[in-house]
Amino acid sequence: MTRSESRNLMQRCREAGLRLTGPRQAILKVLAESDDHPDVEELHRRVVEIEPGINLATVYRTVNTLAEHRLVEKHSFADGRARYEAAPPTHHDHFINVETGEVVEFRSDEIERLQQKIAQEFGFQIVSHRLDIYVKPQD
Amino acid sequence: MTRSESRNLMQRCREAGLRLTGPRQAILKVLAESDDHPDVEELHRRVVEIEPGINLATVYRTVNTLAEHRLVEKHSFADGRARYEAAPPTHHDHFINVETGEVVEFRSDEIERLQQKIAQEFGFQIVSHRLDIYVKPQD
DNA sequence: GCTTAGTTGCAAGTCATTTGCAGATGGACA
DNA sequence: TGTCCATCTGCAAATGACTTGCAACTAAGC
Repeated sequence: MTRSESRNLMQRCREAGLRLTGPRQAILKVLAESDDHPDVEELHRRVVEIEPGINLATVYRTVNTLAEHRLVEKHSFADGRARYEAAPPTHHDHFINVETGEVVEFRSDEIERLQQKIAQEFGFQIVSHRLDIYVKPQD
Repeated sequence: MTRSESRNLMQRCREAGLRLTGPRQAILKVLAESDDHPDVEELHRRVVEIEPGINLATVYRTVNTLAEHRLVEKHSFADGRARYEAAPPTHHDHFINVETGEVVEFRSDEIERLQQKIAQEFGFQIVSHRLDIYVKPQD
């Protein structure tokens, strides 16, 4: 993510009525600059590098608040802890490389469309979804 | 699930080299007879009804062992605890009704095929996947 | 500048799940 | 049918991710 997207995050934060405190700015900066999917400990590590003394609990609280306001997305892959990314402008799904833990984003309009169609057949409307595909390199 | 599927579970358990102890039989029976997606506490509740005195830790250990041997499937939906079902003969995905918590199974060969295709384009082969669609009733 | 509701640090608390250990028990084999 | 021992189990204590109570702090509207 670029600096402009960081500004955008701060902007949206303010619009959501959230106070832009020191810790919060540091956390937003880290989120904006991360293009991976860090967990809370990792976020905290990166945040403390920018601005020491920020508590882990603060990162937990902030990331929850941001998720409530849809400024970040929370993922839970198969490793037991939650991972975060700045809310992407357009929805995508994830490949998780089981050998390396690496996460790769992808998007398929075709799959999205099929989901809609099937949900409809069941009499449901989709609130949200997650598609995680655990993969390994081709032999 | 029917009685014959319970027998099948015991059969497969034995083939996997697992000992068919009392507690384990009770747990297998409950799993075979459940057609929902109970969490460990709920499994434990049902197991204790058949055979009192079985410890919660035993249920945890047993479902883990069964999952390792692919005799049950472990799901983690958005409610914080793991839920289990006897390994289905054929893979399916889940609708989760966000208003009731109810889980409905579905399957789309078309989606499965698309996943294969996309993974291939990325140079991956699929190890497993999960597609959870959070839904509500149509307005 | 003053005020105050939103934030924070810290430490203690939850809650699902795991684990150490000593005693029990399937089931292979004699 | 009895013996043996690796696998299991119950119990209680530990873990690990995450949350929360509380008193002190601070952004931002006035």
